[in-house]
Amino acid sequence: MASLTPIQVAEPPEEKFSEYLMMHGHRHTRGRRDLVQHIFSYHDHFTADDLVFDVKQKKIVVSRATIYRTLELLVESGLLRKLRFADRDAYEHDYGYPEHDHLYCTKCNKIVEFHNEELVALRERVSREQHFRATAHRFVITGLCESCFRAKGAKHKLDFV
Amino acid sequence: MASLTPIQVAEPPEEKFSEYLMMHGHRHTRGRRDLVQHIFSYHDHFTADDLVFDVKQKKIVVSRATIYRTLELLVESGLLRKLRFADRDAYEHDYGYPEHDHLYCTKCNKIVEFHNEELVALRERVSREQHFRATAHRFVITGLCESCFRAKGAKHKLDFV
DNA sequence: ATAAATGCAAACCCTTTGCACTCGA
DNA sequence: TCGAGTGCAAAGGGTTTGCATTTAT
Repeated sequence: MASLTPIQVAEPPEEKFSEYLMMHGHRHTRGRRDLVQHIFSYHDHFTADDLVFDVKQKKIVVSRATIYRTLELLVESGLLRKLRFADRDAYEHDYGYPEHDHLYCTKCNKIVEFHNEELVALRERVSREQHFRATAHRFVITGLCESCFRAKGAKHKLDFV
Repeated sequence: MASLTPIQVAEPPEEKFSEYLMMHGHRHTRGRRDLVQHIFSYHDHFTADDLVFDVKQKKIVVSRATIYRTLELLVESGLLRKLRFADRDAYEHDYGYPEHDHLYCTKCNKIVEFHNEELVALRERVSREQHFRATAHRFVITGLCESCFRAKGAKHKLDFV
């Protein structure tokens, strides 16, 4: 999330999640608390598997199942956004960050974010032309980041876009 | 592919595939021939599973494994483009069709194509700003097509973008 | 003839789920 | 207390693969 400035938010994500849980009759458990805290203190984009790894490192006790289940709640509550890169689901902070799109380096898998006003306008224009009610979009520019381009070793084959 | 006009191409896809196979020391088998012919005579966007179904209908003999393997060759040879919608891989004709992007209806799963020059320019501009060497992009506008919007029954939950 | 292609079924990989146990409210 | 949450391990679902057999060249 390095390249974009966080939005000012009224309350920390942990608190927002608490509220969400309460509102929906869910319990505020140890695992959920630890996960949210971890996710919002460290992570940029990450996968469920990254969390499994991190959690082991940090000796946080939560099973893989709970991780998946908590991720779902975090998406529902608007704290995280679920994306898809390469061949698995990835998550990023949604709460407290502005709308943005991504550049994806196929060599080092780095994800860079950017925001572009024109894109939003373009999306609206295209939708209107096509009589389509847009609710979301996904724009990913795939290629090589500067350092990978310079390094230019074996070219990575782009599987799908 | 209905909404975009095909590009004039020098040779039919079947022939282009033949060349590709030959160039790479691959054999021109019955299954491959039948699949390519089928794909380029009928299909719009489709999944591997769609092919499995079609093939059964048409009494073409090719196993699921061969379908997957042939699809890979078709992507390598530039005849098809592999995309990802919802939770599975989808393919579309690449050879003989102009660059384009997609609108995706989350209710009826319809895929509509569109081409927008500005988007290409925007991609270049953003890439330059970010010192990124773009090789491809993916832009999907998600929402409801006109008829699904009118029908407006149960709202489909957008899982991920 | 012989290396490549095929078909089958098993393996894979990420993700989801059934169920008995645990724990938060 | 007692229903929601958890962990485990098994199931799911799309895709890939090992291997014996078939086939194109």
